[in-house]
Amino acid sequence: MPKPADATILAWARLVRAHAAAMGHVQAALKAAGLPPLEWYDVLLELEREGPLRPRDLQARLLLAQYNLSRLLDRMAEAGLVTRGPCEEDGRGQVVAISEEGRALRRRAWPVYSRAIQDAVGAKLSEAQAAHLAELLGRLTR
Amino acid sequence: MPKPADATILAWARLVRAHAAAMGHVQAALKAAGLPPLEWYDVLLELEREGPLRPRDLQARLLLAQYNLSRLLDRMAEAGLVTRGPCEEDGRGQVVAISEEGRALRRRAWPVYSRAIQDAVGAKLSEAQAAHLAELLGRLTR
DNA sequence: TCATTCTCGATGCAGTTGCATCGAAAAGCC
DNA sequence: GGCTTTTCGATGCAACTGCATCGAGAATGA
Repeated sequence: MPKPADATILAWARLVRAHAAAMGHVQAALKAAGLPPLEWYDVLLELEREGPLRPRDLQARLLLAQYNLSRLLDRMAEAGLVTRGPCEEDGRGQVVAISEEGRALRRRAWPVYSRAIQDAVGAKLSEAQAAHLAELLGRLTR
Repeated sequence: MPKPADATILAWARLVRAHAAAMGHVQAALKAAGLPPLEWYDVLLELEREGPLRPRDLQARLLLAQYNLSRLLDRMAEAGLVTRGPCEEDGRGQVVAISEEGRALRRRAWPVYSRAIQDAVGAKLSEAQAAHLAELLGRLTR
């Protein structure tokens, strides 16, 4: 069935638009607070939750391109937010861990970030609507 | 109310993820067909629907940054897809119009694009769900 | 074991984006 | 009218991304 229904096309268009609007708001809020971009936060959160990880695992979890992540980790390591160590069971690989500064930055960023999410999403929907939206969006990655 | 509800945060996270997945699929499909990226299509469609427009109107409609659009139009003009003309009622401005090649490219791109939308969105949802999703997403930009 | 193939992460290079700012024209104000 | 402020679109420069490819190590398989 190659022809998408009108509702499908509308959903796509609004997905793009809603994402652009919400993401723009969030990134602007982070920048206004002197914080690094969202992907830095994502990396820090993932490392904090899951413990030290190898780049390829981060890559898979965060849907980042390999070369992109490689250089992102360069910048974050240079900023002292993560550390790279050798990988025991694979000589090619490495293990990336969050540093204490990394944890501190993530904690500092969360109020700004959560506030922006509230403005961009929470304020526009009832809680039930948000839950329903999450449910429908979840189907798109399954 | 600065604290977002859990449902809000989940909706945000899934919005980001669903967008990344769907957009990735669509852009990959366009590239695989030798077509230019999605924003080119958006510009062409907007110009086809609305007729010649000034850059700042395109900017507002497509949520593009000003400098970004300026250079995008450079590339598209160089590729012969749009033409820039002087603006009658504003000496600073210009009027951008789609060319015949531009129309042809848009027509050629649509089957690939719509197919990708169907794969990324339509195939994952019933029509009613798609309509509901569109409705909820629409609230985020209002 | 040794050769082939595959995976991991880095990197040179070209293209794109973001930021700040510019020049020109318009709009607002006295 | 003259002056200031605002808007429009372009652009220099630095940062980032995408692509192709590389080197090193691991896995496969005879």
